[in-house]
Amino acid sequence: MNLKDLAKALELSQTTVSRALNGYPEVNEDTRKRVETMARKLGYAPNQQARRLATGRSMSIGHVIPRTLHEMMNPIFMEFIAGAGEAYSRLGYDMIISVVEDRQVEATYREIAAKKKADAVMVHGPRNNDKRHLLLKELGIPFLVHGRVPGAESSTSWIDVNNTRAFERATDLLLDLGHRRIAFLNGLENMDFAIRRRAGFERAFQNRGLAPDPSLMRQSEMTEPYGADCALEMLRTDKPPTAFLVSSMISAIGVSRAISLCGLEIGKDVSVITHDDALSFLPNSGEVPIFTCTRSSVRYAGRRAAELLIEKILPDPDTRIEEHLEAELIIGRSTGPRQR
Amino acid sequence: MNLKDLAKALELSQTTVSRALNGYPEVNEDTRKRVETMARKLGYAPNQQARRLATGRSMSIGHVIPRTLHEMMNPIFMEFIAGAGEAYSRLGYDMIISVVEDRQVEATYREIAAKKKADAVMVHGPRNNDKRHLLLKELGIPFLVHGRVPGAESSTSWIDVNNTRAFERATDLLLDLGHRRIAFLNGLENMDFAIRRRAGFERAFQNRGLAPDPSLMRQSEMTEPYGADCALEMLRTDKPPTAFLVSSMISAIGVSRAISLCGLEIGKDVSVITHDDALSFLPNSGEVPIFTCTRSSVRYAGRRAAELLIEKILPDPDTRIEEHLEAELIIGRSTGPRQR
DNA sequence: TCTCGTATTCAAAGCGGTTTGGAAGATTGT
DNA sequence: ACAATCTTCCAAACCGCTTTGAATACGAGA
Repeated sequence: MNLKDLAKALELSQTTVSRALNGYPEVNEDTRKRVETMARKLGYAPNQQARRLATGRSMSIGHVIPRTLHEMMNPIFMEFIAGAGEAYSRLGYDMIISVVEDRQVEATYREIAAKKKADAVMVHGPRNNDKRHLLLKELGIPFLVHGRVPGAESSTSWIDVNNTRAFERATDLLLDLGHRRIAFLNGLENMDFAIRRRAGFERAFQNRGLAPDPSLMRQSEMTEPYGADCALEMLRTDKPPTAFLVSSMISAIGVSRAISLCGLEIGKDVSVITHDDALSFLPNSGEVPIFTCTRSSVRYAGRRAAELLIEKILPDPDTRIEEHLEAELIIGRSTGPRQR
Repeated sequence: MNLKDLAKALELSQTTVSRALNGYPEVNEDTRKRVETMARKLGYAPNQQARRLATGRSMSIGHVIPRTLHEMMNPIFMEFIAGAGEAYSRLGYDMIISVVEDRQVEATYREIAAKKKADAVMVHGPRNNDKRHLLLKELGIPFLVHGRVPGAESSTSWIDVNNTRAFERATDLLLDLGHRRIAFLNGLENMDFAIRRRAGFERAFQNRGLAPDPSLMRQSEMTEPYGADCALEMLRTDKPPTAFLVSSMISAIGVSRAISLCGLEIGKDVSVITHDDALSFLPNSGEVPIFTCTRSSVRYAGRRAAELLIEKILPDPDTRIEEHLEAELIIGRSTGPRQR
C-alpha cells in the first residue's frame, strides 16, 4: 500500500493525496477528509525512506556515544536517553544511537553528515579540550550540548545544570553545620561538569576565608567502590573527615557502606551530601530522603534537551540556545551538625 | 557530492560507479581502483536515505522500550544497549530506539512495519502474557527476544541466561552452607526471567525435600530501597532469615545496607547471594568480590543478541535461533556457613 | 572469416515519496 | 458579459541510489 495505490483507490492524483495528508491548504476540506478516511481504512503509511529522500530531512537525531563515556556514566546517561526518547517519539523523530570507540567519534560524525543520517546531534559529556563542537560546525550539523564545552559557552547551544551553584550551596550547608574537614569525591575532572562542581566546592570555602584540605579531594569514575574505598581510607586516618560531598548517588552508596563498616552512623557521626540525578532505580525520595542531596532530574534534562534541539532545527538553525537548570538542595537523613 | 557528480568526474556511468563501490564482480579491477580513489578524494558517501529507498533495506534495528520497562530496569537495559550498539556500529547497522507509553507499543511496531523503519527489532523484557511475538509475526518483522516468551520458546528466536539453573545453583550453595531460612528477593514476577528464577530457587529446596518459607519470598522492581526495606523488615522479626538470595546487585546493595543498620555483619551473620549483571558502574570484581553472585554479563548478551539478529535477517529470515548463556557462580565475601 | 561467449560499460527504469508549474473550474469585480 | 482572481487539482520533474536489460569490444573456437 503506497501513495500511488492510495491515489488510485481515491481516483485522485498523488499530488493531491500527498498534500491532503500533509496538511497543505490548497486542498478542499471534503477531499482531505475523504483522503484521510481512506488512508486509515487501507492502512496507508508513507514510506519513511522515500519521504526522507524527497524532503531531505531524516527526521532523526543522532547520539554518538564514545566508549569512555558509556563505559561508566551509563546509568545517568540512560536516564537522559529515556527522557530524550520520550520527547522524540512524541514529536515524530527517531533517535539513533551510535556506540563507538573513542577514535571513531570523528569518523562517525562525518559519516552522519555525509550520509545525511540525522538532522541534528546531541553532544554528551563535554570535556576539557573538547573539539566536537568545532567539527560539528564545520560539518554544518545542528547540535545541542548536554553540559557545556569549556570556552565555547557563548558560541554553542547547551542545556546544563548549574553545577557550580549546586555544589557551592551544598558545601555552604556543610560549613554552616560546623564541618570543616569535608571530603569531596568528584567525578573525573577532565569532564566539564566535574570542573564546575569543584569550583563550587572551593568557592564556598573561599567565601568564608577558608580552604579545603587537598588531601580530602578525589576524582574518579563515579562507581560504588570508588566511594567506598576513598571513604574507608579517609576515615581510617587520624584526621578523618566529618563530612562528605559526593558527585553521584552511586558513589554515595559506597561512602555510606564504608561509614557502616567503620562502625559510624551516617547523618550523625559523619554527614554526607550527594548529587542526585533522580535515577529511577535509586529513588532518594520519601518524606525524608535517605541522602541530603542536590537534586536535578537528568531525565527531565533529556526531555528538555530533545525539545530544544528539535526546535532549533525547525525554523532557524542559527538561533542559539542556553538553558540553565537549577538543582534543588534537599535535606535528608544523611546530614547533621559536626559532632567531633 | 553525490553519485552523479562522482560519475561525471570519473567520466563513467552511475551504474559502473555504484557497482564498483559495492563490490560487484562485473567491473574491471583497474576501474574499481580508480573509482575508489576518486571517491575518497572527493569525500563521497552514498546518501543513506536514497540507498535505503532503492534497496528496500533500512539497515537499522529497532528497539521499542515501553515505559514500564525503561522506568526501572534501565541500568541493566542500558548495559544491554551498550553491547548491542557496539555490534551494530561494527556491522554497519543503525540502532533506533523508541521510548513509548505501554499502550503505544503495538502502534509503534505497526508503524515500524508500515513505514519500513527497521529491518528487524529486538524484543526486551518478555512477560507473562506477552503477545508481542504474535504481532511481529503478523507484521512479518524479524525479531529476537532477549529472554523468552513463556509458551513460545520453540517458535521464536531468543537469547537468554539460564536463569533457572543459576538460581538453583545459588540456592544449593546456601543450603550447603546450612542455611534454611533463606529470603528470596525476586524481580517482578510478571516478568519471565523472574518466574524462572523463582523456579530455580524452589527446585533447589524440593530436591532436598525441603520447602522455602513463603513469607520470605518477595517480588518487586529491583531498586535499592526495595532490598533495604524488605531486609530490614525480615531481619527484625523473631525468626529472621540467615541468608538472602537477591535478583539484582542494586537491591543487594540495599540488603547490605539493612544488614549494617541491624548491626549485623554480611558474610558472617547473614549471607547474601545476588545475581550480578556485570554492570560497569557496580563492579563486583577484584580478587574476592564483595558479593557472592551468579554472574552473567548483560553487555555481552546485548552484543551477541545484535549479532544473531543481524545474522538472522541476512540470508534466511526463517532460521530460528536459540542461545543459552550460562551464569557463573562466583564466591565472594558475602557468604558463609550459618551461624545461628 | 564468421559466430559466439565473456568481460565491461551504459542508458534508463525503478524505489515511493514531495514539490514545481500549470490548468481547469468556480467566484468575484466591473 | 468578460477579465481577473481564487480554489482545487494534476502531470511531471526530482530526491540519489540500485538494478535491469542491452550494447560494445574483444578474444576464442569453428
